[in-house]
Amino acid sequence: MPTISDVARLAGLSRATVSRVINHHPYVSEEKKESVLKAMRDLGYIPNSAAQNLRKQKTNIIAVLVPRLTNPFFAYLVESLEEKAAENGLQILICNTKYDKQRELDFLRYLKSKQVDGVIMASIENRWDVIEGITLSGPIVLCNEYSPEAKVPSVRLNQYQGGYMGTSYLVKQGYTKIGYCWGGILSGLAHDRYHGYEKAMGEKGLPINRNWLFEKAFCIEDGRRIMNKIASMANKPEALFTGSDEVAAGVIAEAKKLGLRVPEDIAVIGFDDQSIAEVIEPGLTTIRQPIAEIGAKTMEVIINLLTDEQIPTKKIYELPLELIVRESS
Amino acid sequence: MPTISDVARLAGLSRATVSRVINHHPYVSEEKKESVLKAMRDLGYIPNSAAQNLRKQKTNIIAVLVPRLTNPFFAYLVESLEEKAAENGLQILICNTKYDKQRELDFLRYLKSKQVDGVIMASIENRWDVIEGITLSGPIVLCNEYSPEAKVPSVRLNQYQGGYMGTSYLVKQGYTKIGYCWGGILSGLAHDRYHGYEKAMGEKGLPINRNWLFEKAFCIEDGRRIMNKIASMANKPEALFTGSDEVAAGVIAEAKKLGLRVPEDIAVIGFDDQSIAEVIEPGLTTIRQPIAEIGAKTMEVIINLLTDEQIPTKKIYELPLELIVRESS
DNA sequence: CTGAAAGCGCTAACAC
DNA sequence: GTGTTAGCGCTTTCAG
Repeated sequence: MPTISDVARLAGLSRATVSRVINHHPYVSEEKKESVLKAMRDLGYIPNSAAQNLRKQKTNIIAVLVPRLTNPFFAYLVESLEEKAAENGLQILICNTKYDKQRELDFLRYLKSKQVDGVIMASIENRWDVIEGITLSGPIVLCNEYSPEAKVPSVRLNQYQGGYMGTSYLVKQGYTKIGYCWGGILSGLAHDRYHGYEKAMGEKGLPINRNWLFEKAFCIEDGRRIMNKIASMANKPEALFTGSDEVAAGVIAEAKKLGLRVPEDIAVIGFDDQSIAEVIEPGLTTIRQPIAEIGAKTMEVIINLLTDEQIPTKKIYELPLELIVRESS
Repeated sequence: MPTISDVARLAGLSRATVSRVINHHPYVSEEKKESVLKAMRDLGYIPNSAAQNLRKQKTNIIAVLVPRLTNPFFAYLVESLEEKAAENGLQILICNTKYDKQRELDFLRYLKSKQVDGVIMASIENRWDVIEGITLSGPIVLCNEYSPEAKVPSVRLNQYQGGYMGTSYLVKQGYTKIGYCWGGILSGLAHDRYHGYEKAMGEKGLPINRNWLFEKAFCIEDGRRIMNKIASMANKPEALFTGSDEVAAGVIAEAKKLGLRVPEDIAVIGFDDQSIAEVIEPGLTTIRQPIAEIGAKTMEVIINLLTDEQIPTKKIYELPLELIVRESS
């Protein structure tokens, strides 16, 4: 593996000049530039990035923390972040936290060990006070996440609006007995969304039945479980705000298995507008999240932080959600 | 940000000793080890990984090339690779090629620039001769991919068996007019699978109708397109080997929209056994790929290559597929 | 415009 | 057991 010295020797120039060519510096004569380029080509030289990183004290890599890559929402988010990053000469390092506090902390250490220049947290498991110290090592931006105490920028969706919009729609369709599913994590997101649900219910004087609040609702299997629970109830909800297309899909699949009709026996509304939503029968009414937009905005924010080297402050960028009406409610 | 020298100074010892503690070397007295550990804690010291990488000439990072992260197959594959990697103190760097030759080449350069120690290719876009030269910079292992000329290990599924098994099942169910969908890439995978289909058809003397061979079948939308094409044919296939659960889901969704019954009017068999397969109505008969197993095996192979520093040679590890029968055929 | 030289932070011989 | 020293490969002053 050739080094910069090999190139310099072959080109009959100093390492400094070669370095200038590599880094597209001005003030290198066209002629010498050519001979450096030729030497590089002849040797098949590629700069050693560890050496560059060490010297420049930066890596041009941004860590992206996600809870699960197999969740399509995050897969699409990552793709959009990656695209924006590439446009700006940055690379992303995907970190799958698996909803694990310790793993999250381990990944955040990448910032301290200078393995990455910044971190985008699309998932937040630890309390902010334990994360806070790491802020000193580089910019952190929250993406689609929320922590009331966090002192960093956060790009997010208006979950309150989402909860409100979805629930209002169910109310408008004439449903009054409306259940609600959520993940059961301490995230601020879930909170906001729930408040939206509460607001929409309260506005019409509809009661919230504690038995119709289902937690730990993440995946298809959870949806099935919830549907079975509902089927066994004497007093059943007529409609369900599931908070996730996958949960909704599970509810619908299980309802059909039980011989129930959707939306006649149980109306369902999802969240995300994943591809599953339009394939399932009946089509899933859901709330679309503008994934590409949130990714682009997040990357823009962190890049500004990186280039201006300003200290990140709390600042919230909020994007709107959109209701997609299909047949499930 | 404190450096190893700061730690050494605070502990009243040399940098070498601190380094020994960091790297868990033997021959450090318990007492000094303690004081180093204390100094590290007090300073909040974390070793700079660029410096470590440069010095050790390795990064403990493996690049994983996938064509699309939003394809659940690859999302799950990545998770299983990551898990195995973590168990062995390695990290993975996910590289989303988007089926793009140039991007693939760019990522392969990470090996030459020493940004990664090895590469797992779960996607291969370029011809082998253009990739070959990179082999010299570190181990490359193919995962679920295939290139006849490749001179490196490859862990894959028996696609021939998959094509054969799926088609035979359709034949056994009494279908004789069986169509076939594929992605249309030059990959050896697709070839093998097609040969399995051919074999199963040929065995029973069933003809292959060229009009029933559909290419560019990747996603739900493609499935819808194909179903519409079929609907417009005078001589229609009765069953379809789709090569992908997503394509199958699109076919089924569109068939229902057209008022057709599955499997009575058109039987469908998928590939992957993704979660969509059990949620869709009717349940999708499909071929399960042992994703966790293929990931684990691949990681094992590359780790061996990394530790033994042997020159990688062509060697094929083949894992079996499994037929999952549901209602769509 | 170009080169000499210092040093980023760390590890590994080698001495003691 | 521990310290001294010489780089890993690169960029960036500073001179000229």
